[in-house]
Amino acid sequence: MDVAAARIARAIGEPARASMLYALMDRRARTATELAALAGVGAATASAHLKQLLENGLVKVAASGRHRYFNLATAEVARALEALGVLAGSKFAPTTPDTLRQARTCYDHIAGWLGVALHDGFIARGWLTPAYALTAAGARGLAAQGLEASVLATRRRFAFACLDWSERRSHLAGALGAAILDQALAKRWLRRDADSRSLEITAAGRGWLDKLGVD
Amino acid sequence: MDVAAARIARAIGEPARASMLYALMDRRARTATELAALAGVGAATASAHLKQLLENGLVKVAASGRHRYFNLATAEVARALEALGVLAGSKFAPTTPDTLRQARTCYDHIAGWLGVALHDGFIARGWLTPAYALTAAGARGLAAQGLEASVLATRRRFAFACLDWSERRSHLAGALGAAILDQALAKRWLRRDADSRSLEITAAGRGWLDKLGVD
DNA sequence: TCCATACTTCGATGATAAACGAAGCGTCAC
DNA sequence: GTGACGCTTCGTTTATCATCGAAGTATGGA
Repeated sequence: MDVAAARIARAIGEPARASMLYALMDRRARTATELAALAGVGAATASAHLKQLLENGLVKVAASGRHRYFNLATAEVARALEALGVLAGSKFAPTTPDTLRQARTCYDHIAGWLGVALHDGFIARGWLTPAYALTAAGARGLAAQGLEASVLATRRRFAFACLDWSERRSHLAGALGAAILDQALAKRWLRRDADSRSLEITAAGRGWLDKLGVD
Repeated sequence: MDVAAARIARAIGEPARASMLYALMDRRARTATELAALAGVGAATASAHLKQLLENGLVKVAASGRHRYFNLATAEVARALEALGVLAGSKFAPTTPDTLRQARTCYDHIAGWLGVALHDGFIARGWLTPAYALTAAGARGLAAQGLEASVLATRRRFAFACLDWSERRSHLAGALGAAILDQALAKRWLRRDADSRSLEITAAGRGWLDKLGVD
């Protein structure tokens, strides 16, 4: 176990490979050449690195013509990178793009400044208990914005905290977090950026957030 | 960000250092000599490794007489190690020792087969909601085995799921998980192995589990 | 058909760092 | 005190691996 984990950590722990992996955190696929440029190494070197990342199950590849598109292999890889980023970030991590810092998706829910604000707001106004159970007031509040509690009664974990790497605080994950993102997209309160995890807050979205007391 | 994270991953990604870190996952402090033996290296080498782990904020140290007791620096370190362990475990790690698979500590709560069984049992019999809030039935059930809800009312998060790397399912973490482990040790239902994270289920512990319907 | 592009493999070079023995420094026990 | 123990520092050796250039394979376009 420990030695297997060391293999993984070692694969991540080389600057060029780490650059590639963190560049892929937005879940957009890149070609080997793009990743080589991002990492600041030659094509031959990049090829060797990518081979190693593949062998360790950190990335997957899709061949398309003479290009090979690489991406993170699983959500768990992203999670491990996040966890490492949190450790590293306590010292560094100065420059997350503002658009990403403000609002973005994390898996299937809202992260970034907006995600943290929603999380804190829900708890501050007593919609969620500190153990992330829905209160009666919370059920009313969600219903008022069109989310019936019955919709949320899935087999999935209702709500829990997910550590935000740019804000370094918790945002809302689970069935509730996913439902909120779904609805915000459906009602056009938020709009997905075409090719990143960024979320844009629309004019209608501003109204939504005002009503929630989030600013 | 990426390069800083690479530093951290690199620090973890050396077999001797990884052995030390994963040995500390049970949050029991060890001396440099103990860690050297666990990692299978000499004292001088271990000292260099521990220095590096300190410099990267992965472990902390408490000097006591001529001993230096090392431990993981923060809960975030443990989380990152778990996340890496999940990656390592999903492909490799076929051979987790049975004693570890059955019952072990994870941070401050019970993991392994037993931890998962307790988690599932609590939810199945309605002691916990799927959002990990304690029900009235749960409060009664815990009181019946000597855990008053008042004891659990700390500022700490009450209960949440923690992904188990050997079972690859959730076990109970949080104030509740910690209280259960504390009590099981105090009542000698479980016994800590002298030099691993293993937990041994005692004869009295069998009775406890029978009463809980866990088998 | 022929060339450009995307990528990989091979071989050589160089830098990094893990390992240990020996020596040094504190601390505890007697 | 004196010696044993725990740990660190120093210096040396050795092995690993990141890097690149050059050559090779495959695909796409002209």
